[in-house]
Amino acid sequence: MARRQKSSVASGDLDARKATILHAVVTEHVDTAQPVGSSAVAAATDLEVSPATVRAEMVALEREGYLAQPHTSAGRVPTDKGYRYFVDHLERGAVGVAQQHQVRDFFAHVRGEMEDVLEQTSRLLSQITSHTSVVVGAGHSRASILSAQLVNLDAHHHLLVTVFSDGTVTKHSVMDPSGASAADVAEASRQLNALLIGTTLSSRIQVPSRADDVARLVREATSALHEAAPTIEGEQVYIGGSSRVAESFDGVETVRAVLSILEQELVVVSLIEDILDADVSVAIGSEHGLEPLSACAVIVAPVTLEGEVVGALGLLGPTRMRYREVMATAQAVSDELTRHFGGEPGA
Amino acid sequence: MARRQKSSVASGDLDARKATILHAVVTEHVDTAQPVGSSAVAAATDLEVSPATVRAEMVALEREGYLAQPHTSAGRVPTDKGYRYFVDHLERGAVGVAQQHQVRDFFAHVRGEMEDVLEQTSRLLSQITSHTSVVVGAGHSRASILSAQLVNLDAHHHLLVTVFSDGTVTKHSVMDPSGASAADVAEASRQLNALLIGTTLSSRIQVPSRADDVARLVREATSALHEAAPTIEGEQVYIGGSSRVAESFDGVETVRAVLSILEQELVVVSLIEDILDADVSVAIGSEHGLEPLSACAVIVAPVTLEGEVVGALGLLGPTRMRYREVMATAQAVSDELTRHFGGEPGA
DNA sequence: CTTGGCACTCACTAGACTTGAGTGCCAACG
DNA sequence: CGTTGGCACTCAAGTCTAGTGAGTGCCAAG
Repeated sequence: MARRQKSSVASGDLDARKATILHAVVTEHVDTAQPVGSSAVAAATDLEVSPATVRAEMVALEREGYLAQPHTSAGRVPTDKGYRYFVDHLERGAVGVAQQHQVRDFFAHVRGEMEDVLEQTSRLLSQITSHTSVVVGAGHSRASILSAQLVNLDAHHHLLVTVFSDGTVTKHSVMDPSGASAADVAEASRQLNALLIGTTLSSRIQVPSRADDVARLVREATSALHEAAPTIEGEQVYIGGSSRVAESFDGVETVRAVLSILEQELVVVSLIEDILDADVSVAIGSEHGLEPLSACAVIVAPVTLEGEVVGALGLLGPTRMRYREVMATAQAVSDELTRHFGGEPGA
Repeated sequence: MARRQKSSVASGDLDARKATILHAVVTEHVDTAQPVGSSAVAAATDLEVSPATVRAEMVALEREGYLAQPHTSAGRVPTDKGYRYFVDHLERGAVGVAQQHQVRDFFAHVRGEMEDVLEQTSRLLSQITSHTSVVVGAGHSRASILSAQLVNLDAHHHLLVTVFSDGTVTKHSVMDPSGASAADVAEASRQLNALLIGTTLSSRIQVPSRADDVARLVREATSALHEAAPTIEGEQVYIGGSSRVAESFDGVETVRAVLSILEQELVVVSLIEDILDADVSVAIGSEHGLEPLSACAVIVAPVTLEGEVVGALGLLGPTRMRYREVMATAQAVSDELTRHFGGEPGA
């Protein structure tokens, strides 16, 4: 299933031996962080072939863009395209037993509102994978209002508290310079509730145009609500393990650039959503178009609720990453998360 | 006022010339990031004194622990104690006009709930100072409940929505496996409201012990609320500009360590609260006891509401920092924030 | 097509040398 | 007596010079 999402070019498949060699270069390089030489490949594979033969193949692989040489007399390093091929032809691995237990355990004991669960999930992810994790909770533009209530804070301030069908709760302060009576506030609250129930944030509301205190409060409150609509509809983002960025890259400048991207939640969200596909998928190096992240790979998995994508989780690390393990973890957590919310909707 | 908080030792004051020299070393070192030599100091001050004399003084300053030498043939660098003296004897500077405008402008236009304001403030702070910023919104253990409402989500899930006197709103899911009727939920909501209004999270509540659906819901809801009490009472933390950490330190390991600390919100909060005092104050190097932050200085300012400390803001940078400017900014933003919430309580 | 042989390349390391900023000490000076 | 210029000394950092070796590309023989 996860095969060849975004399969980059028509360059198609490599013959078996080239594929084996590429695979060996990638795994070896991921392990050692060093360029991989022909003899190391010959030793690592079961091809029973001499380094010279490997070299010939590597020249071909380099010509086709799967490998690169840092300098003439060094071994080879996978290019983004090389990683791409590797990932596309990766047999789906299972997550390690220890991690599997950790994930199960986590979801068996986690409690609380969806927001808390997502935040803790992001911690879990970065802890298991040693990479930075991103968990995105989808916006709720389609959610309808279940309840609206105006609560009196003090003489000149009220709070409009709104509950949505997806379990989100929002609040909006409503200023009241002239200080309406408690009875008026209560009446406004009743009217707001009646007015807003069943509507969505994009619905047009018919507000009373009368000049009395009650009508004024109702108008103020609905306008506060709709003014804030863009923010409310926005996705929540939880980022875990940003310190891992410092471990993944050695150039301070790269670290800074990546952290800087992570600070821009909108960018992160759209990055994840761009990559997001039906199944686990991966963006490697420059594939995602964010140039400061060109040394990164991002692994994304959706979180679904009743068949609909309601969120996503992402793992961000260096292109030199243990794709099999990380992808398996992403898949496992995504599944558990889906199950968790599936069995406990609205939580 | 900001003078000599935590004044470290009885070693007292330095004579005027030593103070001038120390000052020169600090400012010069902050500028250049290099050890400062005697001739540079002689040139930078108006002491009209030869490098040799400066050297003699520097030897004394080193003996007393204010300066250190990275190696024999290098200039001097301030120690934590040196920075401490510098900060304690810093005449309070005003914030630059440009920044002042930026701050004013920000608070003139910022809108929304306190949480949003605090978060944006942390962005503002890190943008102005080029350092990582922390904004802490105090917990609200003393806040009383203004309204409690049970909202029906679906057949087996309800949501307890609680509004506190400080304007906080919380939600707690309440499971209902047996599926109470809409009327029962409404009745439970009424009872919860009556039961909880005026109480605080630490209040003991007399819950009905009857076995009917309504009583069961009330029990479930109150227990959900009180179980989550520790979380709710906790402070909110907003961290801005964590990418600045990568700019401030060149060792990747230091960056990692600092980021790692920043991820632990509890640690950050207690750090800030430990440092927090009536006025702007500073913790330099090892003063705050967090060994991974020994290369950092933290500048803290309180945010007050009606005389009470309701939050704090902090700026975290390398000990080699422009204390005057950063402290002035912290003070300015703290003042504006206090004024902002003072004029707009509950928002 | 594969392979061993071989010359070649070039990053990396280590040592030797140089440079220069900065020091500590000291004798002389006002 | 504090201050100062002189001076020998120190030592990090830069430059240069091999030397090393992993790894390559090429080629002729199997």
